[in-house]
Amino acid sequence: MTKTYDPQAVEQAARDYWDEHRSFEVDEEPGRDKFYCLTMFPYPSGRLHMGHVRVFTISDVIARYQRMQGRHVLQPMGWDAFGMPAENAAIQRGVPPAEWTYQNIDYMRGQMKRLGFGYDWRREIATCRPEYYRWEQWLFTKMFEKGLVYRKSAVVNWDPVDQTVLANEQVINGRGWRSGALVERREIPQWFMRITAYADELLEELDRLDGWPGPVKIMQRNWIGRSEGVELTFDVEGEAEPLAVFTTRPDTLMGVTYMAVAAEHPLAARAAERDPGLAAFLEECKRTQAAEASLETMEKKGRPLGISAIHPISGEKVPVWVANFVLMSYGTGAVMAVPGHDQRDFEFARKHGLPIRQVIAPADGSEIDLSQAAFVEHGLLVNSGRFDGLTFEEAFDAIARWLEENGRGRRCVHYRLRDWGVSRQRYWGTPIPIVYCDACGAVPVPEDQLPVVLPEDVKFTGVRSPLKEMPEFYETTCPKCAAPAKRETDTFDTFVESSWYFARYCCHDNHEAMLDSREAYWMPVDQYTGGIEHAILHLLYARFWQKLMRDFGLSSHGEPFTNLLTQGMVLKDGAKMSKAKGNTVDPQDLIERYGADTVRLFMMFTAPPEQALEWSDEGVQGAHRFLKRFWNAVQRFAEGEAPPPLDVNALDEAQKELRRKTHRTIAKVSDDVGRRYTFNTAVAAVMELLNAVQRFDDESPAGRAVVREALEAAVLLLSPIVPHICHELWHALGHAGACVDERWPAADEAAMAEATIEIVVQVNGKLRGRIQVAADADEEEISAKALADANVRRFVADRAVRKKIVLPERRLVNIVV
RNA sequence: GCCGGGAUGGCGGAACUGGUAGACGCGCCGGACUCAAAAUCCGGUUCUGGCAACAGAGUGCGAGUUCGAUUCUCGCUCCCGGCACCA
Repeated sequence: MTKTYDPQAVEQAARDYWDEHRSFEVDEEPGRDKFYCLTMFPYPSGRLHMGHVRVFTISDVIARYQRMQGRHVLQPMGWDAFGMPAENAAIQRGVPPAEWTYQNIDYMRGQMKRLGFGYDWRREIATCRPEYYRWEQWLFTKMFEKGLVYRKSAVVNWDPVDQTVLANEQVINGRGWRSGALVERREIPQWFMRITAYADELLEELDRLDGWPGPVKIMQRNWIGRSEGVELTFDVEGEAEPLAVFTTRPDTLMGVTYMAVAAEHPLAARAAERDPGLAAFLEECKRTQAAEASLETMEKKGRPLGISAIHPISGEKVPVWVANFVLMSYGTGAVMAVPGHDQRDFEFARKHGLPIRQVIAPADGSEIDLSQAAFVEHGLLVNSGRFDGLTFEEAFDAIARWLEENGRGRRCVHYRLRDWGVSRQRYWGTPIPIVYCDACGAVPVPEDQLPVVLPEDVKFTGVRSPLKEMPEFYETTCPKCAAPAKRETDTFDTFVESSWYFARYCCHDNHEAMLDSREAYWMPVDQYTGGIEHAILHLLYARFWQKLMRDFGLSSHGEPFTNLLTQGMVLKDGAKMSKAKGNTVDPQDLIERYGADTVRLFMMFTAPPEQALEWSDEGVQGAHRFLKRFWNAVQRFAEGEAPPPLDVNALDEAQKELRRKTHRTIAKVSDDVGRRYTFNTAVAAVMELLNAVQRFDDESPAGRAVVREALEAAVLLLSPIVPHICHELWHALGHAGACVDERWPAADEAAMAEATIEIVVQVNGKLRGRIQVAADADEEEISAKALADANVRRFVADRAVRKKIVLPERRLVNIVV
């Protein structure tokens, strides 16, 4: 009687073996080809969800495949442990954030172990531990000394009822999610990291990141948004300070018919002092969310300030307006408006009856109609006095030179990228290591007083951070003058922790330094896998911190991730599966019912990794059914007599055919797993091989030897995806060693060769017949045989053959009549 | 609004470099086994017509390039991700 497949027992045994043999614990072995395989670490939200299972499985498959290639593989795991959900749990249920987080970590770690991921658990990191975050506090103080961090005011969402700052996510239709109050934009002082100092390097190095997906690089490039232009000033009547603007289109300067400033611009504030209607408008502008998407999609509104600016070249007076779509945080907070050649300026001008002037004409001499839309392309200058007739480049140069010579402007480069605001007015995060002293100002906490430890035993009395009500935390003395002083009670953006954890895994137990020589061995990460939703922010901040660590002499690497795989979302009912949306499927039920291998196989088989995966409960059973068939096929074979060694020179046609299938499968799966990362087609190929084995009915010694080769290949090829069952089946096939320590099989070219090939014959591009020819047949022979096919003859009939396309390597003939 | 991605049978998907559309799996239909059911095994399954051979149509919509387009170009529609305080 064949042993039935019992996934719980099989998986327990495999796990016990790996634990006992410390199969995934690795130390540095200089000279060995290392492979650092990493997954974006999870937020400990409570339980694993399907998105986690998907990304961890993808990474584990790659790690196990690389191990079978003979590489020294490091795969660590940890916890992005700070964040808002822990505070929400504290507010709702009274459980302290630290306790909630540590409980979640314990539970999720157990789930991960149950799924059989090959992690070196000795290196586990939780970012909420002082021994982790002390080093980012330390680097922040070093950055302070170098002027790479600074404090300035910036806009936040303010809930006037709860008296607290809200995340964009917590603003629903312009109202606070708990209070329901209309949210206001408010400016508060915050700490910034000078990422713009690295803008050019972050941009240029994208070109050398060959292992990154093209779309991610394009998104980062657009996010950084380097643009060359001119910064120039317009004098303003009755104002001492001129109004500065930036433009990438100085060639359109003579077409300026008005100016627009942001609602927060000082010029607007001064004008509002004289104009109560305007003051009310500025108030109205404040009552919107700080998110850029909401600013960009809201109705474009504006009001005249009642003052004029003086055009620097023509001396003409142009009105100054305030407009809700001008961003104070981008550029100078003011723009020159050229409605003839900018679509947004055009629409604003039409709405408010402002003049539209053409100063650019198409280079091909065609007419344009400025009553319908702006003409935004480059062209030749018109109505621009001495600049008439110049091209874009000539005009850019001439006007920039005029402005520079007359002290009215200069050429410069602007970035869309803004410095990184890292202050959060929340409790559950890394304390920002700053002390405020009345005499000395903002003073960084000295190294010997680090870490600034976040108190973990706290009570939430409301939505505000408990730190703000804890004098025992914030009351301190100035590190410089010893006078009474106050600690910063804001914490870091949690993106700070995730910007360097990958380096810390290499040396997590070093309490004397942030990084050490082990970082040099393992970094950079060879394969980084994570959600596409991190394409910009996390991946850009991590690249920035790697460069910081390099410039502070902590690392010799400038880029953290050599190859990047961005896996698609796991969707349910068309929406991203997330705890926030409450549409998660708990993997735990499936693991308990079918085992980890079924869940892993299902995730890998259902969609290629980069595509979104729409969840469906169906199909899991299919994966389980396949594993049962796989198990039974190997067990039944193992019950029979052991075949003799394979003699490849003494096989009949059917045996050769199965061998051909075996080696073609090895070749395909090697390419799918090793190069293409299309695990779904790799699984399909092994399924085909097993279907061929089941159809193969040959109990002769040679037949059984060919079957053994096919089954051994199937076990090895599937072992990265379903490692537990393969661990057991490898033993069943008579091997004493463990499958995890085996090498990846090699395809035998000779076994793949075939004597005849099938060629499809088209007439006028439509398939009309199939012919069998010798593998080495020449074009003439193929062509003659194609024309001889009965159905092909029917379609060619008596019509003249105009062209014959014969492509033996593509196995195709096309006859054009 | 801006940036990036996607759309193929009843469903998930395959077709890698412009060359056989629908591999593999799910579901469904039929059969075997069974007193019966479940499980398992075998066969069929894009649509339309035809007993069949075969023919016609077909990859979100509309054009174009080509002997040949799911694949390339242009113009749309809808969906997904990101937009700097969700992680």
